[in-house]
Amino acid sequence: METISKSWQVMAMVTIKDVAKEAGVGVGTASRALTGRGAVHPDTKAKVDAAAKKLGFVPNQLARNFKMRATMCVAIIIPTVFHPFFAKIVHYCELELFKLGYRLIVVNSQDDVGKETQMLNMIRQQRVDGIIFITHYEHDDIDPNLPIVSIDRHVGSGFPYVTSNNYAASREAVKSLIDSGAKKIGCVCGATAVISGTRHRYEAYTDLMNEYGRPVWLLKPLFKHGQEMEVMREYFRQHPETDALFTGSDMLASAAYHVARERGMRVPEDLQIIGYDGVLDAWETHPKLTTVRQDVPKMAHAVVELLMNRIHGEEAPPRVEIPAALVKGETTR
Amino acid sequence: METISKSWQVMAMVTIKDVAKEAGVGVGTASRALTGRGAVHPDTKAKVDAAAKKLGFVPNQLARNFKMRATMCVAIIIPTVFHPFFAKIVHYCELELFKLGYRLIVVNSQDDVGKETQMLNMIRQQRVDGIIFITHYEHDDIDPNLPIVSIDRHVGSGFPYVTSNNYAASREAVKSLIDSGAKKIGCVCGATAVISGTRHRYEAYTDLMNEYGRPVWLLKPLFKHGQEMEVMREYFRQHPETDALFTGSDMLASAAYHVARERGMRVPEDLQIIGYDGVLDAWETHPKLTTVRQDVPKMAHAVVELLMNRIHGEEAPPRVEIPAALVKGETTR
DNA sequence: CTGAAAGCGCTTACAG
DNA sequence: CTGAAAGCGCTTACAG
Repeated sequence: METISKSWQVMAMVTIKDVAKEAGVGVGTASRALTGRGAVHPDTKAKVDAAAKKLGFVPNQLARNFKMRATMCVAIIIPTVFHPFFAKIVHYCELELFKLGYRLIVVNSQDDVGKETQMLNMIRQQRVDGIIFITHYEHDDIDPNLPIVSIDRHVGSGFPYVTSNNYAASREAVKSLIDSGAKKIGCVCGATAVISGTRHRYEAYTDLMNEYGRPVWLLKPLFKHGQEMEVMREYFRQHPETDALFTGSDMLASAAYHVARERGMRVPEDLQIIGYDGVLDAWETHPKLTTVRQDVPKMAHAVVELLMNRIHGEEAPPRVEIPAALVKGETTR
Repeated sequence: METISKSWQVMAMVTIKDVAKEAGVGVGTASRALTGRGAVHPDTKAKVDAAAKKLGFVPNQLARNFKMRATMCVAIIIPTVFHPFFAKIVHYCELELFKLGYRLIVVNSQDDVGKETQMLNMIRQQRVDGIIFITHYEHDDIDPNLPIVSIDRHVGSGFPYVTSNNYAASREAVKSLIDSGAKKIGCVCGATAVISGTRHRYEAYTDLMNEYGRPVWLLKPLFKHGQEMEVMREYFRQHPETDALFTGSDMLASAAYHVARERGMRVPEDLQIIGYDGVLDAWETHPKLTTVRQDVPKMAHAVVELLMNRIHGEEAPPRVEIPAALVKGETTR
């Protein structure tokens, strides 16, 4: 570690000791008065507060953190924040956490399992109070006592997680395609190494196809953000006669729209598309995607609540489900 | 502050004192050996390292932070991370910072000047080592010694910032519209309260219109993310005969496309559109926008470098310009 | 309700 | 090159 300029540490050099002296009390009393923990006579508190104000006292959070063994920081590990779904998650988690006095540290794992492990370690050394961990991989070597929670994809050792009603919502989506008269329905859904709620999306599709005696045209590619177009091109190479498509994410759906155009297919006339997530609408993209919209604000609220339970050692449900709903856009009839 | 479970603090209860004892040296020596600062005999270092490994020693970062008066954390204040431009900035800043051993705390100000101030204070109390502050507002009460840097919009008191060549790039964009034969060229560009580089975007437009003796159809609305459609509807209410439009952001450009469709205009036949930022391409949106693409990875690199200069008290340029370039898409002829 | 004291786990002059 | 000691700024039992 190099020497660093202590620009704003310098200006805050008035300590609780100074406040105590100014107020004519002991540091312990000053501390109790300032933090509000422990009984203090109102008059004393008033004196201390006045002294603190007069001196412009700013408590040294670093000392507090050290003493209290807490940082009031939570980290979120995601593949990348430059993805609308994760950006939305991060946005709402940050809001929730801020209300509770916590800061959110964002870490992009770039969907790399090695980096995830490395980051998990770095973050633990930094002693954040909790972690929201969103991964596509298996991590069964993580201490199950750690205050970790997840969204959608549940990490190995059974950490609590928040998810949407993937199966039911996906079923509704695919059913709507059937009802619209679509004959050749396909599905593209990212594969995940972990047992993830997202698998229920294609399972709903598969079940429904079987129930209706339709062929199952399912592609479950392992891909990273940015490769959606290639994935969809591959799908259409396999099943060019598809007339309706259900995808595991809006990004895939959007790519499907583009590939359809490349192939001269009209949407929704020749090809209907339904995505999942419901995060592109805020970006004024075209066409308005028909999609299964997850309630990200509620999910963020729930995941933060779950994390707080773990941090404070309270009982927490292993799983919270937030309903998602099909939203009609311009890519279906 | 409530009691918190100390789940992973507990497991890391082996301190440097234990390591020193195990290695048969003083704590000071152990510290020097472990951190690599200060001379230590190779043999001693080996002993200490072995002891640390044997005991599974994990240095307590909180104690270090406290002692060193540094957190190895940088905060970024942005209107919202749920916006492609800011998300991209955050993504690349985080990557750069991570390489340097820093973590990035993300704070959404929601474009609220009051919240920005509040957050600035909270963040300072948390004693982050530096701040990347992106705002639309004036904050002239900030201590100029603080390690703050900015992107595009330079905050009040003359903090260093990174920007693109707004004027030249915008000029090129508008010029290309003129050259394409467009007759009625308009411009919509978000207003900002601060002296911001973004103003050069519409200034380039205005200058060019004047040079060519064209009318200036400029709208500079004050709006927040999510209101782009209303903004564009208002513009077209004022200038329905527009046949080419330059906007200050991709989000506005995208909204322009939608409003054009509402009005039955074909793009690019009836209306050409050029945006700014170049961040939507990664999202597979349609149509591929013609836009002035900023080099966000380079900008992030530069802004982090600028910040490190400030943190380490080194000389830093007041301003770094990263070239942006017009990228042809499907919304121009 | 209050003060004096101990201690959190490190790093860093300071002598040797 | 090394050890003993001081100290970073708080909080929290512990006696009063």
